[in-house]
Amino acid sequence: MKRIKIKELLSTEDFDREVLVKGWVRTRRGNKNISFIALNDGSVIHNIQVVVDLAVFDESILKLITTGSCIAVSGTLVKSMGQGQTSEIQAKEITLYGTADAETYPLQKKGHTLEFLREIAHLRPRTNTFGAVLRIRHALAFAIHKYFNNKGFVYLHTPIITGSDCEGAGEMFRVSTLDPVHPPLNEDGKINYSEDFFGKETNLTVSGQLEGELGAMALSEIYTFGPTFRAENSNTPRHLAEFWMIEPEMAFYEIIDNMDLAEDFLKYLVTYALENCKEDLEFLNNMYDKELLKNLNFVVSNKFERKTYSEAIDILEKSGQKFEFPVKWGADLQSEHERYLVEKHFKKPVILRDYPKEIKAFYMKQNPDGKTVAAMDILFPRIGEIVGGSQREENFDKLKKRIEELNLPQKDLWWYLDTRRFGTAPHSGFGLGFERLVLFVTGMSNIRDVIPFPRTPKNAEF
RNA sequence: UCCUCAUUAGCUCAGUUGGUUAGAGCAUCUGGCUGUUAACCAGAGGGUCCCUGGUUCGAGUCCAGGAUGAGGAGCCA
Repeated sequence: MKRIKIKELLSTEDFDREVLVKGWVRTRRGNKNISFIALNDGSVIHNIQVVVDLAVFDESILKLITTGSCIAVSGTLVKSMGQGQTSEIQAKEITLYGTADAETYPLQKKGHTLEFLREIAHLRPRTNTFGAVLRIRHALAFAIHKYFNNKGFVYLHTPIITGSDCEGAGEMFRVSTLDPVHPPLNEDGKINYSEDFFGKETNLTVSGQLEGELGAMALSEIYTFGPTFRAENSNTPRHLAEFWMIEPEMAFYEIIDNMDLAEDFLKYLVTYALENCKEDLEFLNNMYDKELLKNLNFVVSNKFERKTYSEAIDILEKSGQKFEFPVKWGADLQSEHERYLVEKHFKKPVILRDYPKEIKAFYMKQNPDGKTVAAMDILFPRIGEIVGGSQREENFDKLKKRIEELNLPQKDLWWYLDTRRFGTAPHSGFGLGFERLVLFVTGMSNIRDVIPFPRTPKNAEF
């Protein structure tokens, strides 16, 4: 007999037939005549109830069917005789694949704190919460590919090991095969990277954008979706040392096209989750954030507010709010400023653009005013900055001048500058932090709970 | 990295002004119960009070240092 997933069994009314299910036991209860097993196989948040008649089964095997054990059950799918579920399986045969010692198995029937579950990240996918989060995470990843594929974007695999340290997005993790105790040294006592594996200093990528631009200047529209690494000592519920990022890059898109795409993209993804992860979202709504579904529906049905950085500064200055950090044109917006704009003033997602060039990256398109660049950030309630992007500077001379002003290592960027030298074009792109999206959609409050195995400072377990 | 808070049974927590043998709920184990719904009822076992040092007749409790975790800030996605 072929195994049927619990998701399929729970959605059928084709009763009184023989079925085979396999999964992990959530709880078992009953008396000496009858026993009820709640079985889950991860295909859906709900369990199927297996009914065991103790006149047919030996008590010794039943004793081994404890919370966490893995079994296969064949029996008859019937309309449930009890309240609380519509169908159940009358067991005829049970195979015990793996026991789980009740004394030492860490997961109980009762609720655990998220902090405790982080310590047992190898087992937490077996909980309702992480089952729901991981299914939603999968659905969003799938929807990202679907969205871009529908629009004719090409999925470009940018390198994970990078030789340029000018991506400008924070501290990097070094990649090296040199002897860490006695590395080869130059005459000046510094490490001689010419003897390293790649013959130069290399790191894990902090962004695929620069390579993404190379793809866009040939394929028109590309996107990347891969792991990203930041060696920042960030200890917050919104930061990971290893996270996944989506970076579309589009030739012939100007800043407003870029904003339109990002807004449409985010709404598509949230809509996809609402339509395809209904039961998981309902569970999270009930258990963690009673406003979750309301907030998700609000985001997809309202236009994002669009303002320039200067207008935002004006609003903040006139707000009469007391801020810990002063509001000043030219300074980057602080968390408290962003939160005020999104949560108090506009009460909806906000797209800000045209930031002072001093606080943004070298590659952003310089505006005619000489003071700002065509950058855009999307700010979400609770999450803060979920998207950061810009139109790129396509003018060779302006870009070169900016690189010189900022003292960036021009010789490492020769290939990047070549795109402006040969057949340059206006183009734009943005980056979306995948875990921040999952955080928003699931209503979870710590980013370590929306990735299976989080990497944070001092933690690379599992 | 900075600020704040926390760390007591497998889990979640209580523990009075420093005072005898450190408690509860759940989990586990044993027994009971004719269809249960985080089943229920009864009983039992279970402790390096995070670590190191100090103050004191006496420290889970006070002090110092450290570790780990959480929240806020910075950095950023």
